[in-house]
Amino acid sequence: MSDMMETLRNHEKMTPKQIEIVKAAIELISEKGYYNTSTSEIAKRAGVAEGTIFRHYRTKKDLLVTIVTPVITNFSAPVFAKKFVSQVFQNDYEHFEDLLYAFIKNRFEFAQSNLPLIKILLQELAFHPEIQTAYKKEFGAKVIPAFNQALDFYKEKGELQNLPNETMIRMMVTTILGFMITRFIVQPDKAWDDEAEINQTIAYIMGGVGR
Amino acid sequence: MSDMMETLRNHEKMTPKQIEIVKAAIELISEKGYYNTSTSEIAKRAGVAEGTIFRHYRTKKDLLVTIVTPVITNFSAPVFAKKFVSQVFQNDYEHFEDLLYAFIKNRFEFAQSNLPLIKILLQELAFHPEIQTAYKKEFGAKVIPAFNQALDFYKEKGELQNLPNETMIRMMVTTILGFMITRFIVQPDKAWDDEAEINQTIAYIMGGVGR
DNA sequence: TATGAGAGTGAGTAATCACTCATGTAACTC
DNA sequence: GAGTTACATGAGTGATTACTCACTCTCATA
Repeated sequence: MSDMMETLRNHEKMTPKQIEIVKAAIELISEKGYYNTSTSEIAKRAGVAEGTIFRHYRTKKDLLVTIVTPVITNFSAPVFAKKFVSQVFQNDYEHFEDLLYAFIKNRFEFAQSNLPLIKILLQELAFHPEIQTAYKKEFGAKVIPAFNQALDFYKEKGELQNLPNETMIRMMVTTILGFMITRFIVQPDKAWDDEAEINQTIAYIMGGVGR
Repeated sequence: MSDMMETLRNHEKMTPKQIEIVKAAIELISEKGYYNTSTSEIAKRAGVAEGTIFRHYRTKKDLLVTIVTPVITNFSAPVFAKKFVSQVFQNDYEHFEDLLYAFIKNRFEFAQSNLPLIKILLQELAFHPEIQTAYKKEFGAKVIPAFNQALDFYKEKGELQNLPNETMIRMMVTTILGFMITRFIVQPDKAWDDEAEINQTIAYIMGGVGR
């Protein structure tokens, strides 16, 4: 794990043992799933007594949510930060394609260096309402508005078709996620030419939404 | 559940109680997931003694696999049956778009009437190697070859770009699955205009792969 | 009517689970 | 060096789990 995640970086108040717990939990849960990973296993891998886990996290689910929630923010937010949005309007990306490229590249690299966490997020999203709530909140409050702004901008420039933003977002997100899931989860061992695939993905999207 | 599934239809040898067990298992597992559903719960919902489950299925996982495996076949195979393939070459679908429409429509309706089973398949695919194996076998043996045939056919007709089939298949499957997952799982309660969405999906795909 | 087979039962079992708590220890404060 | 605080421990607990097994019931066949 090259990127040891905000969970660990942000809270500098974390005990060394606590860090080991989170590391072990990420490894085990991403490999075997939440329900197949017992707290005793996590403790063993972390080199810690089982009770120590519950000193830091009230419940096992609390541990999961603490681990997963920041991923949602970090996976969806940064590109939509002020810096990124202003780059769009300062014409740093002349064409929508350029924006797309920067976006996909950025998220691709993030996914690559946070694979175990992304896996956990995808796998457990279905079963834990707490995670779903966090996801919907993040997506509705940040991703959608920023997307809307950018789409409207390039629509006016005449680069995009006049489809509903919602439809466009769904198709773009679907295509990008689909590529990454295939790349990292379904066929991670294939000999991928990432740069070429990214460009093909962009061409595919532009064919579908551009004019 | 309008479509009570091959599992139930095929094996007419099934006991009434066994049918109840499978029904209860499908309901519960699709709602709460495999690991959150206990055999005692399934027995209770089915109106059956817990021991009865194990008279018919050696283990709990055996029950899951028996339920899920046929879905894989039924979700991917029928459209690629001889009838469908021959329709392609008899020019029943003059344009690739027409084929796409028939395909999406067909699979859309299948998903709609087998939602709980599809949910189980999607959710549990990640955790059970037995299911993964069945899936890869089915996909590699039937879906890919049939797709290749059809794509080559319409490529020669000059209707498709000269992208690698593999890439095209990935993008199309991704787009179609993404639409269905959004439609049935992420936002099932939205007021969807299905016919319009299907047509937009087709237009999006054609923009990306057509010429 | 006796026999045997298959379906169904439900109390029982060993294992495992998440979580608790009394105790221990180290470091810092006054 | 007494007191306080925070971190850490691991044996222990009650609940739950998947699965077993000795048994009953039903019914077709001999």
